Amino acid sequence: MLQLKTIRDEKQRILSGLRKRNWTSQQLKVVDNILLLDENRRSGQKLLDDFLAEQNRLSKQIGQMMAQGKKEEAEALKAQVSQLKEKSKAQEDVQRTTEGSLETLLYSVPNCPHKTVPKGKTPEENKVAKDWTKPFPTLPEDALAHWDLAKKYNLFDLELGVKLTGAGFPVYRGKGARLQRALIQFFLDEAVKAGFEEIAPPLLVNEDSARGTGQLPDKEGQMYHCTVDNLYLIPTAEVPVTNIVRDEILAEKDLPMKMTAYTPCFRREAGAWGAHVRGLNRVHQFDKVEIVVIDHPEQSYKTHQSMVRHVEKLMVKLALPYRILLLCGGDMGFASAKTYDFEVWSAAQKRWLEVSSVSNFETFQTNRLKTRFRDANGQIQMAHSLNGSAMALARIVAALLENNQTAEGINIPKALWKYTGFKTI
RNA sequence: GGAGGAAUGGGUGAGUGGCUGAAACCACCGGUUUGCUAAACCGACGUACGGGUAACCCUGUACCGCGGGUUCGAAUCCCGCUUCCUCCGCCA
Repeated sequence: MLQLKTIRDEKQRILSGLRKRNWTSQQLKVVDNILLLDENRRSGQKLLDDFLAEQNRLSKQIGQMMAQGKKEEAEALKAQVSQLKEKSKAQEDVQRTTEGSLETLLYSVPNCPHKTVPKGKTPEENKVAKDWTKPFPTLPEDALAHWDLAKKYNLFDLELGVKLTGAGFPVYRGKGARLQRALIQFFLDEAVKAGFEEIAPPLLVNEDSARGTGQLPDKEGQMYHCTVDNLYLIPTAEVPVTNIVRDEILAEKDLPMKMTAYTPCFRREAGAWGAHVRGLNRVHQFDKVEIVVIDHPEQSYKTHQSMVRHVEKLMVKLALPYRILLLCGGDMGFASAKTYDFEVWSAAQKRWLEVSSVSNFETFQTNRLKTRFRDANGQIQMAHSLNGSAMALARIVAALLENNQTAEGINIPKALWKYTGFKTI
């Protein structure tokens, strides 16, 4: 959620940012509506506060009169207060309505893209920030896609997952299961080495947390919901980890707060099925190591770059062909101000697979979360939040298997040997 | 799951209807003193949304787990919920 104050003070910047997201002039009117409602809210607040102030004043007087035994005068005042009370109750309702509509409108506005975000409407217009210049791995004629490799080497079983749960819940077996565990361990170790605190969060969150990071109310259908207890299965570790700082005022010296967490992620992906979703490309449950940073506004873009470099290092260590995209305004997530996507070349499928997304949300999340910090002058400011996958397992596994297949078996990248305990599959 | 108790500011904890946004102590911050540290003393010390102003500052309102209610007036009384603690039961 954008800060009201930002919309008030920097209307033009917000408008041009929204245009970058291809908002029509019709859509842009919402900004003026917000400002108008804000005016109403403020004047209504004043009105209400004045009523209440008068009530408080009179009530105190009544107390004094009672103490002095002036009972009749007190009774007269009581009647006056009762009248005021009706007025303030009515005004309270008006105010509640205004604030409600204002909030609804605010929720509907996406984050304002950073000035370095390119214009564009479709994924084709994303800017390649770093391309893969070396040749792609050349595979044998009879190269298999990862779902066929999985069968050949007994690495994971999707049909078995259907029996146990349903489509999109793979059962990893043998070396496939071990490879999963190795990757998790590897990613976590790398993150900890890079200074991230390891967090093992709950996998179910309450409504407040889901609201805090914006899964609610917008993406309700994306999450698995345990209605009996009103808890949600996390779609990403971002949700519990970022909510650690919900309603907190941090000290400036606590920033940056760098956290990492491995969790399974659960996504209903309702309606997202179609082509390109075979094998591990899209599943309901997958493993991911996430990195989250809460940072000083002046530092967050530097941090953003360093997170990108961190993910890049993982790619290099895993010897995977990758490219980095700077997403254009039209392809960026709702909450993000700037996003880099990492894609890995899947040699057998001959296509790029998205494996990581590193975003700076600026104050969009923290505004809703109420995550602030006290700066050097003792002023309270909104902190910035950032996160990225480092990384999402299922698709990395797909690429690893496909790219490293040989007639003799599948080669495991050297960086993983100490975790897998084997060098080939 | 059953029975009882509790929830107050960063922490401990007082407060059972008006003078309480909230004592006291601790922590934190600023200052005095000091060779340095420590101690002692003095002072400041919540958040949000408004108004006077653009800022310092002044001021209004709301907030004592959450939501309702009683009352002219609620941290204080009543109802519901949540969480925590103790005991019992169950259990990885």
